[in-house]
Amino acid sequence: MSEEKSLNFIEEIVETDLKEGKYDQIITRFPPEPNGFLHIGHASSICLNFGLTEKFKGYTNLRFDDTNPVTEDTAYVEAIKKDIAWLGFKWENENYASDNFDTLYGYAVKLIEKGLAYVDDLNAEDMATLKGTPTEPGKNSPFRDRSVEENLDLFTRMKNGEFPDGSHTLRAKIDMTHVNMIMRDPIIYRIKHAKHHRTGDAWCIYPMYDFAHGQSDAIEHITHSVCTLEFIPHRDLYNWLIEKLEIYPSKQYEFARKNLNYTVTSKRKLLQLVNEKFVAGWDDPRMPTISGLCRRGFTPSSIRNFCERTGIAKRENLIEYSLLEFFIREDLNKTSWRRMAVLDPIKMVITNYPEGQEEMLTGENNPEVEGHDGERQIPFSRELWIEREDFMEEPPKKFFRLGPGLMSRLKSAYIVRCDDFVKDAEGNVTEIHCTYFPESKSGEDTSGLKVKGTMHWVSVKHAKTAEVRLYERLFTAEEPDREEGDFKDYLNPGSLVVLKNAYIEADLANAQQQLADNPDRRYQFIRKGYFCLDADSTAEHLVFNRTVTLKDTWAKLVS
RNA sequence: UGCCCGAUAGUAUAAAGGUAGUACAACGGUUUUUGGUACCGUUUGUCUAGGUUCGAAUCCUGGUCGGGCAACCA
Repeated sequence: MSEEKSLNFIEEIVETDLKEGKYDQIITRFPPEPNGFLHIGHASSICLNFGLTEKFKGYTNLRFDDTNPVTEDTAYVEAIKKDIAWLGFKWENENYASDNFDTLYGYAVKLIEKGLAYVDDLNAEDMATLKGTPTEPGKNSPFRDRSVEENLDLFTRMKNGEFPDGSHTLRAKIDMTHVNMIMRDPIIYRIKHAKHHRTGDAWCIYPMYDFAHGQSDAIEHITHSVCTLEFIPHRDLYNWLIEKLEIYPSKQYEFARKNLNYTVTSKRKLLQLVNEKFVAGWDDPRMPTISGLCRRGFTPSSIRNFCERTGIAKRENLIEYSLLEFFIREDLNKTSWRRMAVLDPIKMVITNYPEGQEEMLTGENNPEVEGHDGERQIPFSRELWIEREDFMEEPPKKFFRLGPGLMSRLKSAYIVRCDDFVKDAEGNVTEIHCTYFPESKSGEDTSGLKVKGTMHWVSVKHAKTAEVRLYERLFTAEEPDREEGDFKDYLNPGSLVVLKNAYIEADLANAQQQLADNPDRRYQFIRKGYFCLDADSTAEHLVFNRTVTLKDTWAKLVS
């Protein structure tokens, strides 16, 4: 089992570092800000960071980058922890940037004492003006050359709450003409009279990302600090601060975030969809969030496989949703129980099957595995529900289902021939009449009949009603946030279709118990797709979510 | 008109100067009591122009295209 798998560029760096003896073990971290739910893009980062320390020697910390109290919340902390655990990863330590506020404050004082930071009284607008542009150098602030004593005094008073929000900032004293705008005296502390989700009212000044992230990395002795491409310009500052503060030299590496087509992965935009009620919540099954994918019926391994397969690189990308679908189908094909459900019903009457007669038929749970994962009993009778699309009044040549004179097999039951059909006043077909062949019973077929089609069905008398929710892509554009106008203009109005009266086979009435017995229980509604029981279900009212359809070459053929 | 990052089939990702490969998608076929699955096969690619070299996707130079950089966000 020694399959030679090529390493991605970050794994190569780690392998080289280890080989050269730079570290005894590596330490990575996953650093979410608790201001939203994790999405599929984060899954990639999680798999990378935890995967690195699984593959090589070391461990991974979970660290919440909670330096902006106005957007952060403990509820997000809990959701994030749940999602990472669900994906199957274990963090070594649960840390918070806010745990380091005292240390960080000390670092700031140290910088001031070295003459490398100053308190600025400029407002945001004036500061932006003096900052220059990517092509023009900036100009020094008139407050840039205050004495160490004055800076220390002012910074202390900032901390003590003597000033209102926005009146003062602490800036690193670097170079206002630097080509990298991040290095033009970046703000490292700002005043925010806001309650923090962990430190409460203890502070009214908070460090900026650049003065918290790298420092927290250093405190935790992170060896490889992996982030996304947009932080490349920040690396200069990251390294400058390590040097001036004389702290542990963590190294930052950047990779390209993963983008999925027909969706958005920006916490800001996802929050908008939630707040403005375009979706039912962060865990709406249409959301690309981990919790949304979970509720939709995706498995942790399908997501991990997806992340593994799409890899890590530095180029911009837009991954096709069909790849995610492939991995969930691959997984569920091997594990899901086969059941029958009729989503858009029409009645079939088997005219030569005695009225009042019933029989129990046997169906395997999963033909893909040895022993078929057991079996269940399926009641059969004279009247059945079948899928409306499985009957055509004037079928084309290659139609293998039912139409006048056509024969088809009812899955796990008998072969039937369509003899007649009934129409209502408007010309809609309301009932299909068939005859069945008693000697064609599944498993003991002696009829000698050969049919190309097999259909699913549910006995009218024994059918249970359920709600079935069908999901399609959330957006109609491949990259909604790059289109003209607002990304919400491209929401797919058909992303959720609710079928209130689908008919499910009798055994599915036990779905709640089956889920309690096995939290991974999923179903394949034969010929219709993979489904899972939704949390909205009650004993009287079952709700199923469609995770993904089956591949359908017939549908492709007719379209 | 600055600096930084990038460019390999439709998509994503390998090939560390030596046969351009893998997966998905697409297409065709075999099997099938799911028009599913499985299996077999086919199509499609190194942005461009030079240079170095016996040999370049890979190294060098110029260009083109795409992305990023001026939040008291992370």
